[in-house]
Amino acid sequence: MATIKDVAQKAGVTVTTVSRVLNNRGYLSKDTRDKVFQAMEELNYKPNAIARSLYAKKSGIIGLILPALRHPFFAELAGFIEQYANLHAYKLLVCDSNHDALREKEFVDLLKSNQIDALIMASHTLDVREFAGLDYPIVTFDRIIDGLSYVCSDNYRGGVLAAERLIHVGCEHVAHICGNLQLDLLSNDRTKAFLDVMDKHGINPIIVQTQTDVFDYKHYDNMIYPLLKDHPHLNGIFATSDLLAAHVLRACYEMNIKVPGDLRVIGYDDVSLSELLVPQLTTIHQPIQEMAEMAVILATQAQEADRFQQAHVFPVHMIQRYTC
Amino acid sequence: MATIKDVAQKAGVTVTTVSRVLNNRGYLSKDTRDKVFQAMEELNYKPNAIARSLYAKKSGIIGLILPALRHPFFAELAGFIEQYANLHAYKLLVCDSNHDALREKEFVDLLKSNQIDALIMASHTLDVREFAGLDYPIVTFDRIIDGLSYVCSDNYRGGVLAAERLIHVGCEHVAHICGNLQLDLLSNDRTKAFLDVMDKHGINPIIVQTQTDVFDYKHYDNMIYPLLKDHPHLNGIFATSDLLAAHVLRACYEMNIKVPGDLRVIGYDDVSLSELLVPQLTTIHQPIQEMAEMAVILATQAQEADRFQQAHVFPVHMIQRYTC
DNA sequence: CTGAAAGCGCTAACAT
DNA sequence: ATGTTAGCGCTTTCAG
Repeated sequence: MATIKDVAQKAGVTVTTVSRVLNNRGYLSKDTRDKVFQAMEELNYKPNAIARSLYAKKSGIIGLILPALRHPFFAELAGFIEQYANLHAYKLLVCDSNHDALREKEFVDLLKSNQIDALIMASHTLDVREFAGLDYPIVTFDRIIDGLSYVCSDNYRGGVLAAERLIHVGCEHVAHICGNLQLDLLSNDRTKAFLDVMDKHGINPIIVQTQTDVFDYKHYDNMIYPLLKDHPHLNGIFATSDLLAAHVLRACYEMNIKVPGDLRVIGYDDVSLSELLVPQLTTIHQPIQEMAEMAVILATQAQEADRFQQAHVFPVHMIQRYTC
Repeated sequence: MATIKDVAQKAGVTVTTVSRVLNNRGYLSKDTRDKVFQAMEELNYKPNAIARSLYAKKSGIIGLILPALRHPFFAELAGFIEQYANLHAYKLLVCDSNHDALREKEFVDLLKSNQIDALIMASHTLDVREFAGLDYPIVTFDRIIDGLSYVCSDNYRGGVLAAERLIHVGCEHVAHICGNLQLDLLSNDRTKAFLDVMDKHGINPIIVQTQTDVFDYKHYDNMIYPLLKDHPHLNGIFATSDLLAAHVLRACYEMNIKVPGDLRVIGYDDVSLSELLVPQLTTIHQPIQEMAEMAVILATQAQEADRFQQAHVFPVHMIQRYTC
């Protein structure tokens, strides 16, 4: 691997000069500049970003910790984050915690060790205290942590929209499927809102939560099939992710429950999967792309302390397709 | 950010000693060791991986370039690769080329600059020559490049299985939907095999290819709807990815074509999406997890040059669900 | 058992 | 317009 020294030697100058043409700083005669470029070319020289980082105390890397890359929401999110990170000349180090608090903690340490310039945190099994003493900007998805900016969709509004829609179309026997509510997540507001509205209408939904410690989507089925079986009169379901809703639709098909005829289903996220389902899923759209962009901007551009804005809440709206 | 110097100072020793306890090398008195640990604790010291990399000339980072994180196959692949990389104490730098040759090239340079220890290449719009002069191990997904190991599924066998199945169930009006065949990919063997078998049975499938320069999955629909509309007698389709097949199923539903009654559909990949579809997709299973593991092993463990093995082909089999 | 010093590849004062 | 030199944080000979 050619270093700056090799280039300098080959071009008959010192490393300073090479560094200068590399960074286009100071005065250079066209002649030396050309010589240096040619030497670089011949040696297929690429500056060592590690050495540069060491000096600059900036690695140009954003860390992203998420609970599961194979979850369509996080896959899309990661894709957009990568894209915007790149646009801002940052690289993305992706860590998949698999919902495991220990791995999450290890990743936080790992990323600190690796001198990342910012962390985007979308996995939240970890206790808040673990974030103390980290000296890079942290942006959080769907969770509030003191002193850190967060990005989320208007979860409460989303829950309201879903509830009102189900009520509007006359659902009375309603179930709600959500992630585990033990986790201190803003997405729990979807549930809260949903129950608030339902309560106002005298409806008391059945609530089913996923487990925190099961990493296999088969366990979705293990909760959904019994739910549908034990409650044949159910006529409305709000699931807090499109992936959950997809499992519901598939179960309905297999149990010969007609959607939306017998049962209305509403999801949340509006990932591209939702358009692929049969029937296409009615869902609450959250602007994943814009949220990803905001996360990168927050991570990337140091905010002046005096006008630090913690909350970055994005509007949601309902996408009415064919399941409700 | 505390450095090794700060720790040394606080513990009343030199940096050498701190380095020793850090790496657990040489003789240390229990006393100094304790003092050093305590100082580290108090300063919340984490060694600077950048500085270590600079010295060691190893970054501990594997680069992964893929065409689209939002494609379920690549999302799953990336998830598994991340997992195995982590198991081998490597970090993963993910680059999403979005099928763009220029970005791909930039990523190769970027990763070289960043001193990655190995590259896993799953995006292939790039010319082979661009890989010359890269001084880290490269392993390739689904493409053969001279001198580099590659990992793939037994694409030809997969195509045969799909064709035989369609023929077995009596399909005679057959279409084939695949990625763009201009790209020099091993997955083209799926097509080749499929056509070989069909030809043997005197069947001449309609072939539809995706475009290389369109990054939006809506364009899948733009090819699928016309196909189904213009060929109402079609009774069998082999799509070279589950995602493509999912689009077919959705289109069928909307055009009131019964699957598998009117039309049989077979996909390829066996991503978790395929189990979510309605009806659940019959598909060719490729062992994504094992392939990811192999890629990481190849990337990670330098092979002795004398018994370098280029091809790592994984067996496929058909998963018979409800679409064929 | 511990310290001094050199060096990994690069950048930036500070000369000249 | 170019060179000399110190230093980023860490590891490792080599001394003691």
